[in-house]
Amino acid sequence: MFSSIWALENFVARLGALSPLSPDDVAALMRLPAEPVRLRGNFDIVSPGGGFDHAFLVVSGILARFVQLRDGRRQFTAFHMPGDIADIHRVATPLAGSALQTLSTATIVRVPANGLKALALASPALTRAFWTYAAVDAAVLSQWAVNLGRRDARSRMAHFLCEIGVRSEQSALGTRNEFILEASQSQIGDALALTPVHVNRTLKALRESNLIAVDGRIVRVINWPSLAAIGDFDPAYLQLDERQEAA
Amino acid sequence: MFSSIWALENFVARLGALSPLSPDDVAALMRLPAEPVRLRGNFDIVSPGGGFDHAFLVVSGILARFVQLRDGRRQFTAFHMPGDIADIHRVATPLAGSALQTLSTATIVRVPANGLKALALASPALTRAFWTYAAVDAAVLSQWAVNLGRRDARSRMAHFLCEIGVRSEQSALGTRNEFILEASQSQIGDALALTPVHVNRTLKALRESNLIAVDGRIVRVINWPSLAAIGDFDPAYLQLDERQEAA
DNA sequence: CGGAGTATTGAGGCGCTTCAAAGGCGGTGG
DNA sequence: CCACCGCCTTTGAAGCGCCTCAATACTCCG
Repeated sequence: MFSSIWALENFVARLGALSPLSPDDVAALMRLPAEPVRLRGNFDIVSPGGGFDHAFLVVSGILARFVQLRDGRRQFTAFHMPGDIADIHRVATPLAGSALQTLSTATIVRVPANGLKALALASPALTRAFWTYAAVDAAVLSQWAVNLGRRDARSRMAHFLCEIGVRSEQSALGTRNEFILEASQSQIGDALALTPVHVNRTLKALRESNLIAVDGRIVRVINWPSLAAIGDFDPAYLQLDERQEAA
Repeated sequence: MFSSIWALENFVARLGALSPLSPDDVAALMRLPAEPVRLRGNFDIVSPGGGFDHAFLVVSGILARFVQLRDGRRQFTAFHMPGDIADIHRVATPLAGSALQTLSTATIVRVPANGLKALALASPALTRAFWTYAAVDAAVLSQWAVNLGRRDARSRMAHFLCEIGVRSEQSALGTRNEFILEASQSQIGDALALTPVHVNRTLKALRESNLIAVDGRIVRVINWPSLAAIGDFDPAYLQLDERQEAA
């Protein structure tokens, strides 16, 4: 786990689950460059406003997509976890991507947008798969917006933890009941639009309600049904493979 | 204006500005069905959770994409204005669209997803244009999330009004300094995650600061630079045609 | 052992919500 | 034609959730 080959295989598997791929498509994807790069935490891979003609395969750690306000505060708009490709939109529109930073130390593979575009042009099935992948990304973003707009801190945190849990499970990084969240409370605050102080209090409340247990970066969900109910969490938007959902 | 032909031409023009189209592509798009349907306000075109194999071209009025919570509250995640196509994601993933409602009375054209998909498969340029269109939609959603998460009511409202103004101008529905916003204060609240009461107070404050004037559904921006500054508004994310931006 | 980032906890303040009520406006039917 | 009804807008008052400011402790790492 956490090799660039694993990450690529994981990505391809998820792509295939979203939209059928031929063996040729899979083979073409596996020929993508796979030179891993290690980055320190809180590193801006793509600065706000900076164009960049690469997409990024996450091998380990978490990449956060963000928008920065003039006063320097950041709002994270997505978390990209191992096995995800960040900013696949750039295949269609190289200039208009979001800014991107690491949370903790991370390993990534830089994939030239041209390479992906060439693949997409060569295979309609791949085009469709990329597009669907981007559509799921947009669906996650919708939920993120709902979370920010309509839920209080407790519910917002619960929904967030449920999402990370299910996505970790989806990529075989853990289970929804026990997973690693490589983010500081301050970074969680940038995702949920809460101050670090209130993130701390909210987590404490969830712990004291016996819903979760936190041990360093390991999150254990003690009562999944309750947590999901509090977060009003319905995993449908993640477009899980039915086989996974049955389990 | 406000004929289905106008709406389709407007959509095609914007698509072409995002990504070059051949005359054949344009001709193919213009052959799409254009049977307009009139709908009353607050009508759910696509219910939450409901699949639907159509996209919707807006001819008049506004369509709001939304997510509904269990308790019935809604969060709007996008406004689709005349000349927009709502839910173009369905071309790639028919099952996973968002719910969609009208704000006030609206006229739309239902476009079968299959028809769009057939066009996309026949022309790589169109595929790319659709995808780019969807990417802009996602960029708008990012800003929406930032708005909900990081700005107070005054700033949030200012950003919202700036976005609607620029998009109205983009589709020749008005100018950024004077445009029609076909939404009640309650609906604006569902977009900004504010109560109707606070929407009212916030608008009042903007009026009393001599930033805007409201006359029925007509919004006049008296001091655009100040409003944009308060809303921290930078139109770059809307991917305007450079010619428009120069003006 | 020192230092920086992170976690934790307390106290006070503000922005938005909730609850409540009245007035305006357009549409419909007697 | 106008009276009525529903929806929207507007305003007031009180409460609460989250922020801000502040201080202390913890942990990792050089």
